[in-house]
Amino acid sequence: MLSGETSMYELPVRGETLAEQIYRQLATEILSGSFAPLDRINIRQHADEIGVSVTPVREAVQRLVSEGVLDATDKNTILVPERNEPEIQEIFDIRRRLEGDMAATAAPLLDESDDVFLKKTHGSYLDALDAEDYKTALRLNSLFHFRIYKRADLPLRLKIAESLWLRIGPTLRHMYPTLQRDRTDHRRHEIIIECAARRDPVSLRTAVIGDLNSSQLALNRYVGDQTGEHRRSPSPRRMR
Amino acid sequence: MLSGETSMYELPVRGETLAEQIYRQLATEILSGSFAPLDRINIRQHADEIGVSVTPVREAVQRLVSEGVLDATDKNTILVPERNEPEIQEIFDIRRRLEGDMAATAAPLLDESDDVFLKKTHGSYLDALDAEDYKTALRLNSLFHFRIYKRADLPLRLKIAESLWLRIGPTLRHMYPTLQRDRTDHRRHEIIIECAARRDPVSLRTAVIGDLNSSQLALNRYVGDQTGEHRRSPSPRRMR
DNA sequence: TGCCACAATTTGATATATCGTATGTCGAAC
DNA sequence: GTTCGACATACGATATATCAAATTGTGGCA
Repeated sequence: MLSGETSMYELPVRGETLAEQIYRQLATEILSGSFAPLDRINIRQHADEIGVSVTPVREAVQRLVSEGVLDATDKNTILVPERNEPEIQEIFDIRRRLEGDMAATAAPLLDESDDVFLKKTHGSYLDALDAEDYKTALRLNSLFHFRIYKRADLPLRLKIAESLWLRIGPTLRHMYPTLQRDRTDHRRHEIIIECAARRDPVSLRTAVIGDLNSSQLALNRYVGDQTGEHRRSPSPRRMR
Repeated sequence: MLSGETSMYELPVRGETLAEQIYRQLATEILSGSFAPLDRINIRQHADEIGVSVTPVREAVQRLVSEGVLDATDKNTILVPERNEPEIQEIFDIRRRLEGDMAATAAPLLDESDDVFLKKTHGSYLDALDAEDYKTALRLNSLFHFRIYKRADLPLRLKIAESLWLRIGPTLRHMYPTLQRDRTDHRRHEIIIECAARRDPVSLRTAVIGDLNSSQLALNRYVGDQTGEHRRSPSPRRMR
């Protein structure tokens, strides 16, 4: 019944519905890139795997569909969408606005513990990249950014931003291994750490937007390369 | 089975699930202010009323809950939330960004049919206000704005904006009757019409933001008046 | 009259059963 | 060998049944 499993990070919070737990679990997996674009989501199969009925799984999946994170265009299939260039453009346009706001608002509210966390997380992030452990890298990247955003106390923007991260997660995950890792890439995070340490709203906003610009550029290069090339598997692959 | 009813505006689109139809219907009602803050939503009751099982109703309601349009904080109740001043602030901050973007992008893409539509809709809007038919007024107001936004072809921003309108709908509806209607209020829409007719991105963005500022001011005045006063019904009222 | 204990009811959450459609497979006809 | 259609299978959508928590109503006692 899921409660008995004590699944390490996913201890079932008292008062939280199954559907919410499953949603959070799916969201975490999407954010860390466990699903690839065009992967299929099978409600029954997933329900069996985690030992619950289809109802709460269906609710969690439908929530992601309604957020635009998953796609249910085809009548009988739910799948992880691929993002094209215009979609990426709009996602990042909105992210620059909202995450810029949050970064600027958070700047004067940060403290030493944030400085330490950012530095440590960035270090682990680099380690994960070196180890080619991209799931961990993605997770650490999101922890890095949202540590700052959460300080802003702008819950609506935070929620929308999370939804946008979920939208881009699968595509981002598949781009990561193709990334040319030169030092300028790492510099983006280091600049953010520096601006955060200075508690300066204007420069921190600029630094975050710079990081977003760099991500978007890499993504556009990636999806640009993909289009036109023969698609690997025309038939959607199974989950996991 | 809902399909047989041919409910005038809600003709069941082929291929649309029941849950989607119910979601759209609920959203439309929320947008036009059919629900008041603190109203309770009863899944079974609603399912009975429209003659379907609880499953699709529950899915539609849960979707609204996950969007933050409805509240399910209390364990056994789903209700329409009241908005406080900080929530209103953030909603409008984001709306200024997103709706401003859409207005500016749409400006050069508008045509004569849009001019006609905006003028006509604004006229009907004034009529509805005079007749104190606030549901119609709210609906016309949203049609007015979204006519412009839809031209921008920025689907993600459009979706987020719709969600934000849903969040503020119930509170806005209850503020409307308290509104002091002087001519400057109407001028906001007229300025938008003029800027739209000139197809000018910068001034249209400014005009839309001006309209939002005016709305936010009125809302803040309203919720400011409400706080401290005795609440009418401490026990949540029934739906309908 | 006021208040507390306990049963009945209500409600959302979850499980299970059923439905309709899409898809894939296999065999017959050409 | 190719095409087409009947049948089996898989899937999401919906309906129904059950559960547990929470609320409400009520009766009895102080």
